[in-house]
Amino acid sequence: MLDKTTAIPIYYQLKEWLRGEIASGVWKPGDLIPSERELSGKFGISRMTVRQALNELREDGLLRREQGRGTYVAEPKIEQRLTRLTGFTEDMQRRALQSGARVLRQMMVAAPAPVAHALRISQEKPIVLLERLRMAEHEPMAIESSYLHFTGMEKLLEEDFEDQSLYHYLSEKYGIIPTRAEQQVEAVQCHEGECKLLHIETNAAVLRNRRITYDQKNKPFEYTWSIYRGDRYIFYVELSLA
Amino acid sequence: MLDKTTAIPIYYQLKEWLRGEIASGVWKPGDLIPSERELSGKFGISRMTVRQALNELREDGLLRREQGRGTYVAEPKIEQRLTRLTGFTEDMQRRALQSGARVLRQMMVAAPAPVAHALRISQEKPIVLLERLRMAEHEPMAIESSYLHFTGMEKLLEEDFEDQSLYHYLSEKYGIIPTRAEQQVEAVQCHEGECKLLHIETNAAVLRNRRITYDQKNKPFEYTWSIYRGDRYIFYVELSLA
DNA sequence: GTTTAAAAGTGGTCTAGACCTCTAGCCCAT
DNA sequence: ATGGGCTAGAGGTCTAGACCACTTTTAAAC
Repeated sequence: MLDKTTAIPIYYQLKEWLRGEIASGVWKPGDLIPSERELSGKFGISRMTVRQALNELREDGLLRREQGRGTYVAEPKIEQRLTRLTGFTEDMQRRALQSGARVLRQMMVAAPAPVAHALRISQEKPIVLLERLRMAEHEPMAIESSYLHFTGMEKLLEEDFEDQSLYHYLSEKYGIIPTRAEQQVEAVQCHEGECKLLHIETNAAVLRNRRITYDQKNKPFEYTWSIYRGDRYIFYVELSLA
Repeated sequence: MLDKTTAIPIYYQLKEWLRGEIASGVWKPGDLIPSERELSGKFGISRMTVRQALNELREDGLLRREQGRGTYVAEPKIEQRLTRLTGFTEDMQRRALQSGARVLRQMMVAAPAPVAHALRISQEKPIVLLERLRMAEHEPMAIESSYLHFTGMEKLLEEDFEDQSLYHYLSEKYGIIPTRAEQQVEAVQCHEGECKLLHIETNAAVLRNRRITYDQKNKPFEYTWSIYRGDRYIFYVELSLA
């Protein structure tokens, strides 16, 4: 089940295997899973390696560990009702605004370190960069820089993304369904070049986002930086007691 | 500096020592701290033990690690997780920071129109306004203006909210459990008065939030405006396919 | 049977190595 | 000057042990 010859770390392979066992219902919430020493023996790997996998899954909220007792599958967080994952196009549709785009860059580039790390690929590996100026009602709204990595990504270079939703295209042509994303949002002053593109004053306040998007198999395929005009865009989020 | 005879784990002692060095300014944000092997030698402990301390501090947001380069003190940006409904106090505790508040206003006011609408009460009706300057490690972080409406709200005026969590108080004394919230986030330039209070430059970028909070019966009881320093805060949110 | 003590099993901490990838600086050949 | 390769040093992964704190089970003593 684990492949020691690949470049994928063993602890990561074990994490994915454990995730699968939980997701497929082999182990249900509250169940006791095999002990560190059992897993260590079963897969022929060191206990410390098993611990790294188990501890990271605990951080992710999938496991609960108790000294002397064992490791249990955690109760699922009642954290549903999360904010909906949408791309720019769908986001604008929900706001009843006409969306569009001007492609600024569409090329292969070497993956910058943080991107490579997030997408779990080796650094400097060539990936697709799609940079677009996003428009709402023909007025610039945001700058989106998406780094994409998946098999067949080269074909993205030949496609026209001025009028096309990236997420829609990915699900149609590649079966890649944006399923989950982790996003950071901060307020910064925009730089000169960005301001010009967005038609706002230099140093105006903008929302800067960083998003890592995962497909239906929980594989990260997109890393996106985006800059939204502070005077035109409000980010909406719904919170609930976990 | 580390005591191997006590029951306190070595990695934990090292964490506390590193926290101290950062807090006292020996190492400043962006500084390179000693390598794992240096720390391992300096304290006469194993490298794996050092790694446990460093990795946990990275999780806490105090360090940033780069393969091949080294370990750096992270920029003092506090990541506020919008994945669960939490208040300022709880967020600070997660990062082991001392939180506090200075009450700016604590009075009855006529409900402004948007507030009255959101809380589903008639306009101009008197409600409680609690305005606080929120502090982390004695440094101003945010301005929070909460409009509160529920039966018995008048007693809030007699309470001391300099050291007390509002959400905690509401659930303890009134059985009002913040269960759900709708929040809007935008980037704006701060106004003069706000900048002074927050100790930042005029027109600096800040995160402005509007939050409507509902209790366990889905009754809106709080409408909050808040301004978070853009240089010290970043919001984290998880998105998922409905 | 009940109580108590030992044993077995769990996760938590720790060691002293090993090899890997990646970065940066240095030096040499072009 | 510029590019390329080497190398030292950084963090990342992994091993095969060890002992500890704690819980559960078992077995012995009453």
